[in-house]
Amino acid sequence: MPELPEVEVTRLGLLPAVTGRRVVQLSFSGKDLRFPLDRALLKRFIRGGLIRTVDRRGKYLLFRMRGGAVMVLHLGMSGKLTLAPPDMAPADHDHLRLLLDSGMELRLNDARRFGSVTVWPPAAAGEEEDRFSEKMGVEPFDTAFSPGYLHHRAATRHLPVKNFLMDGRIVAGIGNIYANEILFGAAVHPLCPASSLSMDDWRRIVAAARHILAEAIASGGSTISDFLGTSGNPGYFQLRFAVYDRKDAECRRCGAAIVRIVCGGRATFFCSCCQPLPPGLSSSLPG
DNA sequence: CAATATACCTGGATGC
DNA sequence: TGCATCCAGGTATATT
Repeated sequence: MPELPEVEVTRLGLLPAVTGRRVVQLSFSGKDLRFPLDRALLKRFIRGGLIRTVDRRGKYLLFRMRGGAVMVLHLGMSGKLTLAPPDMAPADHDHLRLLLDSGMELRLNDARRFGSVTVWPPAAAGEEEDRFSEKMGVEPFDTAFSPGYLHHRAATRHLPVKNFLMDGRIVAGIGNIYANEILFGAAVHPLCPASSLSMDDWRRIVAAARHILAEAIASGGSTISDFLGTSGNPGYFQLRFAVYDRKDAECRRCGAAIVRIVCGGRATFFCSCCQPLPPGLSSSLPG
């Protein structure tokens, strides 16, 4: 379930195993992901190349090669990266495998194939990355993710604040789970029109987002050392969600029952006591 | 420009 | 047991 924390935990777990390693061989399942895999570019610029480091932008992982090429990987809904010994038979849905000079093989497993892998050739990587980054929202841990920025961007947006937070062009990396959790942490009802929030609301949202995402990363971090080698589970299951997937359970703060609604077509959870709708909205919205 | 709908694909859970 | 149905992390694109 890769949102920003899961992608970051994956990156942190991967880093010691791939930095400075050379990609000595590529293997393909034969199936494409969300977009066709560009095998020609992968063979030309990734095979034989040396992985300098791995960065993250939103939910994307950027494998930066010596020489300037970048392999841009997105895990989609079901994608997982694991390291396996090459003599272990590939699992179902292992669509791309990179054999490293360490002897280990990096495997992208993605049952639903909503993930993607693209390559920026060295000569175009700078320009490609500019274009890529410009259309993407700010990073939650960047100072640009501020109450003023959100208030400004939301001024003309009347959609529910939850959908606004999940818009990757506004802020990168927040998906359905963490949008729910952040709004609970900020005591903001998910259906509030984005344009209706006060600066103080945005202040609480910024603080809650940073706090919850950092906690999630730290919680995944506790099992970083073995999640790649064994189950593939990055450890986020240990998170104690406050509202997500807790319909009818007791709110940890006030004891009221957590409510589930559908908002923007996605399951949405909140505490009707801790996250009240502003007066005047309750009559116009479904309960 | 903003909002909504839809498409992509598979597997697990649930219901009959 | 089998089969149909619904639901799930995300995002690019098309349509109102």
